[in-house]
Amino acid sequence: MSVRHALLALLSEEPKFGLRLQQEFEMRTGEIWPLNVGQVYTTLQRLERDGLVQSDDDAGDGPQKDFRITPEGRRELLNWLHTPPAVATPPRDELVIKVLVAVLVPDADVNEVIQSHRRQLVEAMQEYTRLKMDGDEEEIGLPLIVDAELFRLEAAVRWLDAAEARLIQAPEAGGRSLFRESDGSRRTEVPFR
Amino acid sequence: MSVRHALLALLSEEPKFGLRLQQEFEMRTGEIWPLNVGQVYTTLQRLERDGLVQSDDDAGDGPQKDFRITPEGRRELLNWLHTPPAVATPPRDELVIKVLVAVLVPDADVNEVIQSHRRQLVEAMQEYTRLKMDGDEEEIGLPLIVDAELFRLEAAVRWLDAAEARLIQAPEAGGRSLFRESDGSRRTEVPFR
DNA sequence: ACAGCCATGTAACTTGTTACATGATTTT
DNA sequence: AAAATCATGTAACAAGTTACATGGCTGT
Repeated sequence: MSVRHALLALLSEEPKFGLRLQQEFEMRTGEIWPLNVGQVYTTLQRLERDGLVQSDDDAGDGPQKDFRITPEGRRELLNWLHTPPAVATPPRDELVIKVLVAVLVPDADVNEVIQSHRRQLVEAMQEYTRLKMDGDEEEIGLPLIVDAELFRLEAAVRWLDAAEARLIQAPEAGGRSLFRESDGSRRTEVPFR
Repeated sequence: MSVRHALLALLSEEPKFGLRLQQEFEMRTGEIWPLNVGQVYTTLQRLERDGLVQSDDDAGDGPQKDFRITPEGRRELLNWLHTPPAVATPPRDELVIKVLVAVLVPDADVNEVIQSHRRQLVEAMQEYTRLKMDGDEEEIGLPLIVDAELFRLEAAVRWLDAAEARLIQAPEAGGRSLFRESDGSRRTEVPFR
């Protein structure tokens, strides 16, 4: 539901056409959250179907087809803004499932799974930290998104460490050794935000 | 892709039928990640379509229809396990988008959005902490999932705080500060409000 | 007989996603 | 005129999700 409402929000300023919506969305998020143009059009269709936007058919000035938000759309947008996030049944976390599956499947090397993912996450964090450095000082949107990614990645890394600790403490029944001896380099310091 | 592979993993132990898969999945995650039975069957169909599982048609013992994993399925499962998470283009974070939208839309109260979400998140954290207390000591799956949720929620809260701080520092540019034009020529300036 | 669980399945839908096609306009 | 860019759109799919239908078996 994110793209839908993001487009609604952009339309709440003034009527805009598809390509412009995509450009404005990517202007703020593009380096991190690219948005396929096609999706803008499909989403606009669905928004119109639901009566949240209307296409301006008069369109004197060009090949662009402006969409404007309806009162219903405005209502929906504000309503969404104040609706608490779906905290009841959180989305299934792929990384968590992967680790659980790795514990379950005998052929899998849990430690390898944990470490390789950890490495990937830390690398990503470093990249975002770099991205943060040479970012536009004026811009406020991108830094916020980068921060969000950094926090998210850091949480994932910390969870992996916690999971590792738990799994060492309670090794799987069946006598199969989950972990090879650790090489000291494993615990890379998490770059600080 | 999480459910698909979770079911594959459960099937890698031995052939099982749909309902049992659902029960085993929920046994480890149910309180946090419930799984609709229907989805098990649709997912099984798709897995069979893709040649990753096969249904046992002999079925002497009852109304249950066992599925067994194919060699292809095993390959796919192990492959998935060692594939790094999609770190390139992270999923769009709804909470982040909400805050950005709240900054953009004049009618919205950014602070209210931040605070109400923060409250919700903290409440959820408390609930998970409680859930952690009276959990089964033996069980290893659920504590890991609860941990993951706690880390995730904590990261979100921290991000909200960071966002709040940033927004205080760069206050009240009326959404325009978020907005960078690609070329100013086409766009008619929007009169504020 | 009837209630209730076991077990399977399907139809219909959502959002997200991409590859591709099609014109129109502008640039070279 | 050819190439590039602007702009819209569509077809087709994935994964997830749920409401509902169906039939068999079991206990009372």
